Amino acid sequence: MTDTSGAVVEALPDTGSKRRQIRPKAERRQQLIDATIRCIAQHGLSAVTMQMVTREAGLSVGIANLHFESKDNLLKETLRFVAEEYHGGQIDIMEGGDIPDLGERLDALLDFQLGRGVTQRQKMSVWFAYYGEAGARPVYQKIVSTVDRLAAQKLEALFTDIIREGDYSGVDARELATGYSALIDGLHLGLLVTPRELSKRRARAVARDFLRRAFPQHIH
Amino acid sequence: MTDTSGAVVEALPDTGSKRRQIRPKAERRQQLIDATIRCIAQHGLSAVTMQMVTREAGLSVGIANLHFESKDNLLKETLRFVAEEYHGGQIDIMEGGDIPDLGERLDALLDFQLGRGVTQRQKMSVWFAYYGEAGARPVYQKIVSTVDRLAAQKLEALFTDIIREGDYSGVDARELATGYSALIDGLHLGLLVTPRELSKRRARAVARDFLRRAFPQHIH
DNA sequence: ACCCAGAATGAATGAATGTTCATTCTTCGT
DNA sequence: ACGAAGAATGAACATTCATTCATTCTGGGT
Repeated sequence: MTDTSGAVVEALPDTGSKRRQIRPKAERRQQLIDATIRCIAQHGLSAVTMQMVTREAGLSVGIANLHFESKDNLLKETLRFVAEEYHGGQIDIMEGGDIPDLGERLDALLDFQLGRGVTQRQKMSVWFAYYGEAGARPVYQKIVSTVDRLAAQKLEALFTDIIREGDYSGVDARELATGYSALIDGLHLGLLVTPRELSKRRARAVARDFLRRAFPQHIH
Repeated sequence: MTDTSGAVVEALPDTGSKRRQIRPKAERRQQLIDATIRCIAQHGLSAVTMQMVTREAGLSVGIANLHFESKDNLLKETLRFVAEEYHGGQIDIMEGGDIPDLGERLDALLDFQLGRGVTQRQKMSVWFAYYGEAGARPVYQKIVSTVDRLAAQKLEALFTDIIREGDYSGVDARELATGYSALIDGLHLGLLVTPRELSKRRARAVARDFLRRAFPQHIH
């Protein structure tokens, strides 16, 4: 970090630091995955090239094949990272020992799903870029399915608890969980494709409305 | 159609008819668009090539640039076709002078959105393939936004009528319409990416549940 | 029966991309 | 201070793809 090479005047801390640096494998992998995410968001999955990614990461082209075997693999690992980050975050909240009140836990979940971190255009773009290819690529389906199934189970469990606590009748936790997940996905899509028609604020209001109609005592 | 050239024994009606045929421009365009849809569904948008599309259409490579100027344009026109087909079908139903009962009209809409025609994997794949690129390609955003906005208005109008007829209180038509659209989009996504977890039957049940909770008198 | 406008073809072209690997450079243990 | 292990580089290569266009072919009009 302390670049005291003092040979040339280096005003820019990030760009053009020509000095070759050796870093551990894990760090380089993450660096490349992050660059891939930015590239997909900016140029679209089908336009991403290895040269583009490595340049974005400030590295040479050869390094991608050193740490990942191929472009295919880099893309696969990037999807895995995004999927685990998103679903992992959800699961942490839903298991949430740190938020005992169930209504508050629902709120926290909604905040996470439609809050700043997730609805950044970058992440959404990546998410749907892969969805778009999932129909033709079983590998992508598998990666998403795996993490998705676990999150769905946790959500169903949370809803079951809420239904029991609120003594709601005529409500099926599983069906409601499926609906809520689909709603959130659809809102993400709307935020990505038609941001003019759907603001983040309105998306949150819509999702909150769905929950309020199902669990009126828990969402005020 | 009546191929009485009788030179060779032509058992196959579709494949390998080597005889060059001249057809009007509009017909060739549609033929190419249909082939493009099949290719995107089977191989994914990023893997589609001109050779692939023209071979699927049973035509030569040069013809794509004769009727469309470029690959970009072919893809753009394909999206326009799919978007107009989907949203046009919806709008026809929602305007629906042929179905006077509002509850039945809702049912018809749901049938169309999650019925056989739309949820064919082919169409869904194409749909989301473009959504995936929309973040990076304003042209796609524009095409989808245009038809989407009109459909959203019609849906809001339908909901407004239903709210008035059923005298439902505390329900905002616009918010509900946004939610319903997002829910349908999300269910399509689920059907495409995790067909194992979400059957078509269950998707319909979930959507119907959403409507029933909002308009109990209209959906039984 | 003949002709020609223009529809259709597909080999050729040039640009772009993924992958390789011989070489250079950094770091760390001794 | 030194040397070796291996991280990093980027020019070179083979492949693939979109696009072009000279040529061939078709069908309707005369």
